[in-house]
Amino acid sequence: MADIDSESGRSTPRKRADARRNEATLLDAAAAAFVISGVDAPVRDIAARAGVGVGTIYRHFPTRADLIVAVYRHQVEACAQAGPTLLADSSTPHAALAQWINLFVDFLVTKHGLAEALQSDNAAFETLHAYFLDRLVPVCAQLLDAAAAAGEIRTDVTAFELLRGVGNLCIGAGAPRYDARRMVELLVAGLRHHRGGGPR
Amino acid sequence: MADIDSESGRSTPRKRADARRNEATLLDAAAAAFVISGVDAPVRDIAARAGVGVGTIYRHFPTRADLIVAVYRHQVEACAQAGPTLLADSSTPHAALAQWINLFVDFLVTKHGLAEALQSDNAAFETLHAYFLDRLVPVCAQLLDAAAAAGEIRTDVTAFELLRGVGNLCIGAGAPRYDARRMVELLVAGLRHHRGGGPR
DNA sequence: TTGGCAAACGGAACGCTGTTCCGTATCGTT
DNA sequence: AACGATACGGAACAGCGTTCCGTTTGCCAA
Repeated sequence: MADIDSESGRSTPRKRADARRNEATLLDAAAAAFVISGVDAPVRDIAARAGVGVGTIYRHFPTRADLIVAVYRHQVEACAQAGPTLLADSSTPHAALAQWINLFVDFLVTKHGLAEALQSDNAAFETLHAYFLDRLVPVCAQLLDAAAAAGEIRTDVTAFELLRGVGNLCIGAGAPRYDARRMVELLVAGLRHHRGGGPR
Repeated sequence: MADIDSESGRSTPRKRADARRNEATLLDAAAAAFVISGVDAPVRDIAARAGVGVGTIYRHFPTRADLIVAVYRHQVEACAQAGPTLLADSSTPHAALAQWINLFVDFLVTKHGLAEALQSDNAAFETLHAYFLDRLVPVCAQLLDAAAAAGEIRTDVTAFELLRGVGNLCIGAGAPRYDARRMVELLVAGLRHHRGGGPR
């Protein structure tokens, strides 16, 4: 068996044991707090839940975005990796795109406040923005290009724009009479070419 | 010449002169502050701009929603009243719907932070929610029904849902690479029946 | 014109946020 | 065991919305 240490790179000289323990505890506490109060859960709540001081949070996660990214990184990775798989397994690129967007929507609507945070222009969420975009835009672009190459959709919509639109539609999901999934379905439908076009 | 007093109803015994003056001043100040800082402009900023104390704001507008509604009431009314007009003047109900939604979008994207506030689940915005819904949902429903009766669109989308979706898409309008109008156009396009259905 | 009272005002004060900072405690090594 | 570096805790600060009450101001009646 190789090194126990998960940080096998040599650049960082390995953190103290209590630091690593606290980081893990904080991730759990934050995940729990996010479920209850959304991703805007007060810093003090998270700290109390983890049994640490607020300073410890800021030491490990300088901005709220860092904490959010750390909590959801695994799920975002899974979503990103599902893209190529879907493209290979689906009957048409457009079907793959629709399925992949469904995955993304399922992820978003179950994270209270995340969609809101994603569109926030608050500087504290810049990292969050960047991470989601870096990770998901290329995947979406690949699906979009494939569908465009197959002539299934219009070509004047960018992956960035589509993801942002989908993210926006997920804001407030869970409200009584609003079904974010249905609206996203409409948006994706609008992406298709209209057979026969509009009024002549 | 009739009564100078704009409040000709007898139910309210007519406010003091300074109170009416301050209310008008506050509306101007709030409108100006909203342009600069969005509808979340700090209460103290608005108060300072109007040259009054913060207490005066809360006396006239108990919640932020009351202030926002007061500032934008005229424009919302205009939008609501444009609905029937468009329906009468347009070639098809769907065209009228599209034009009306464009009006709504134009209004939203020029009010920094308003779309965000509209979807906020914060209790302070309940009145805002209620006002927009009361005023615009019936108008949208009329256009939607007309388009549905003409067989132009699918019938499983409610006016409430559509307005909410459009409002959501307007969040973050003004961001560099995101065109809210285009996304709304996509959504409205998705509303139409697909000629010929899916891939053969 | 003036007296008085209800209406309205101003801003200090409170509570809740995020964020910073430094004295103290702990870990790992020598 | 001792020491230095690392990490911790939480008090303290700043910015926000909101409340509250002593003071001022407008209005009307005498």
